[in-house]
Amino acid sequence: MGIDGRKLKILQAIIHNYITNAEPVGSRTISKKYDLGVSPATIRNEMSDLEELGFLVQPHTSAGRVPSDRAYRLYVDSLVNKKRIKLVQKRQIKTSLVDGINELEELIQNSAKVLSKLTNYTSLAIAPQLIESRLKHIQLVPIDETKLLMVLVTNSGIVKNTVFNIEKEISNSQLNLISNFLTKKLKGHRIDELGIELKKNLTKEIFELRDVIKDVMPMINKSIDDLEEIDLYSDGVTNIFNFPEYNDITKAKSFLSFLENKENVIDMLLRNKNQDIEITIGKENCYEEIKNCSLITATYRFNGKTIGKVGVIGPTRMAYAKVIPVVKSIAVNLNDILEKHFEL
Amino acid sequence: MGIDGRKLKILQAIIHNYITNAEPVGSRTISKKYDLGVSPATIRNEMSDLEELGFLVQPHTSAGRVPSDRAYRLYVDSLVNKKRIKLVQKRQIKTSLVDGINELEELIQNSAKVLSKLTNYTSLAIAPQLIESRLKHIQLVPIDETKLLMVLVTNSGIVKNTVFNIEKEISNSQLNLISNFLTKKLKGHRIDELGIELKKNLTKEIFELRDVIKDVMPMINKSIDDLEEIDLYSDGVTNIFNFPEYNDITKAKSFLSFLENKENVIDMLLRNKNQDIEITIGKENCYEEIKNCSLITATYRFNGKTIGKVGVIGPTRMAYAKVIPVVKSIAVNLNDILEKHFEL
DNA sequence: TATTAGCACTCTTTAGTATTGAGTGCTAAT
DNA sequence: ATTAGCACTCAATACTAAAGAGTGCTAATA
Repeated sequence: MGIDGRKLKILQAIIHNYITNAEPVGSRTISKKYDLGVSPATIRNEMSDLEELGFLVQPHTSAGRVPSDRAYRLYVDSLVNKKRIKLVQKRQIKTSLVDGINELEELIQNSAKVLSKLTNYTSLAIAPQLIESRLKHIQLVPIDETKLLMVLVTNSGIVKNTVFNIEKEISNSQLNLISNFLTKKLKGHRIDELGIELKKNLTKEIFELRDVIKDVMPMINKSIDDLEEIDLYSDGVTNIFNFPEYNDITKAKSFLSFLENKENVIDMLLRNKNQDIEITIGKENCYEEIKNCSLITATYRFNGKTIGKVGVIGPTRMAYAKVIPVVKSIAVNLNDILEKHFEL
Repeated sequence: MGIDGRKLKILQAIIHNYITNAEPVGSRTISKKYDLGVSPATIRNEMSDLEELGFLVQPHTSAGRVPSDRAYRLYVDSLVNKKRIKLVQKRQIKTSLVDGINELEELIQNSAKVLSKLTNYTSLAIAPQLIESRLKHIQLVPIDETKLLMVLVTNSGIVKNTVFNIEKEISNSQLNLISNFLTKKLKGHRIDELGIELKKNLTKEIFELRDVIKDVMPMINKSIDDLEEIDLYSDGVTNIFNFPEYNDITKAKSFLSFLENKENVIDMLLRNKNQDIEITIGKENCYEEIKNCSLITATYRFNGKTIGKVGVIGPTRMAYAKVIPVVKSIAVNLNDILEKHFEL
């Protein structure tokens, strides 16, 4: 028993109906609302088949049927490359993303905001990771007698501060000298190789500077460790309450607690790195707390390299057809903006 | 009819019982559990009086009684200066606050974490506002041909970055010159007066620098505006689900939505600036969404000036006696840490 | 052979009713 | 002034009946 055209149409109708109404769908409803030209009885037979094939689930004998994760998967796969975004939304995204935004982190945070506004789901975004990007400028700034601020600027326009302690005060002019020296030597190198590079260069340098740099070096290494910390933004977290499947307080709590745990969320977002857009449905998710959720993520890139993710999370009964193009569009726009504004 | 010693004792017993059990308290319960040496009937009479006086409320005729906001107020006022913190907790706070913390913002964020961990309520903290602090160092760092990073370091050790656009490229050495010039001229001035100060000084300076500084000036002003944005941290947001009063999904949603609105939360925290510790009970709160919540906040200071707030929010039925000393202690420790580590 | 009308059957949902029990307020006795 | 006793109130709980949505099967139909 395969899944012929009619079965597919019925399945799609059921999915559509369930996504909009959140209630099990019966044969009569399909027959009346969707013009398939067959009687409820026929649809019933087909539905029975679809259940046997694993695409539908019955909450109980006398209820209608509900799409399974597998049904959503089929539905989504048939959808991914088709849907285009509404022109209005497209324009809206383009203008609202950069509206009043100057810094990269703000841009990402704002992306999350726009995403949740447009979709009415909870949105997530991780800020550019700079581990793969290259150093552009390094500057040491005095804070007080025992504290130094190191500012790193990367080629992707990301700025990172690290404060660290020093043993003896270093004069302003000396700091500038060191800054210039470090910038000259380390510019263009990958952030995660700065430590090695620094060691390599150090041996050849004049004593005067060498002494001071020796003090600073372990700090630079520590600072680089700090860089690996990933910033996570979310928005529209309370949107989850809009969905009847989360009227159950324990479910809502479980979902929100999961989101509160930054590490898990980041891990979830980074699990697959390669696809432009990825959709994880229900049990496909690795974390128990969100096995009744779907996740739609897109990657944004810079110079062809993945540097971050944006996405939307909500019940498996998600408005995929509406959300997918929005997420896609946000990512595309982010790529454009990064290209234009953050490297010339 | 006043509120004599016995009435007070009964009221306290009721409050205590209600705080721990979250259920209306009856006369029999008080008579049995609290050794007041009187019969339930007597207690009933007293309770009736206490209700008339506005300290108790009856959900319905055949239920026990529940403390009113006014009762909590009385209770809290009698409490504030008495309760001492447990030694264990005190030590715990002291060590855990600075554990692995280098930057000021981390410190505040961590304070929120410790606070929610110790109290099991939702904690809030606002990071030091630097509007009142004074400039220590200013440094311009190149990002690319059209972008400049301005780093401000204040006397309270706060670092603030602002990225802005420039029209024509400025050389590295020129940037250092400008940075030095700006630092020299503006050091020690209040952050919110930098703009005026800059204007004053500018007229007297040599032409060469003046030209470039003119370009930079509007940016500095803009950057200063940015400084006024207040960072808010929260932790243990989902703790609210631990309280039966938030089993109602609409109440939980209302609470969480309120917390999602950063501006309102900040406004709430900043409403009273002067007290060391402040407790706002139920309807005393200005925002509708939290009129059944209590808020306990403390101020932390630096050089005698209020620079931030930490606090806890939860149902009016809050474990005041437990929470107040913890909040207090966190603030005291913050003061100490700031004193020690961020200015010598 | 595929479709469909008809109908019995299942199981949740809703409404209605009775019962229970916690707690009060009043009265009369101490 | 205190308290035992008791009638009364009202939410919470349990139980029952009825309604309704939807299915699956059978037999009739095109």
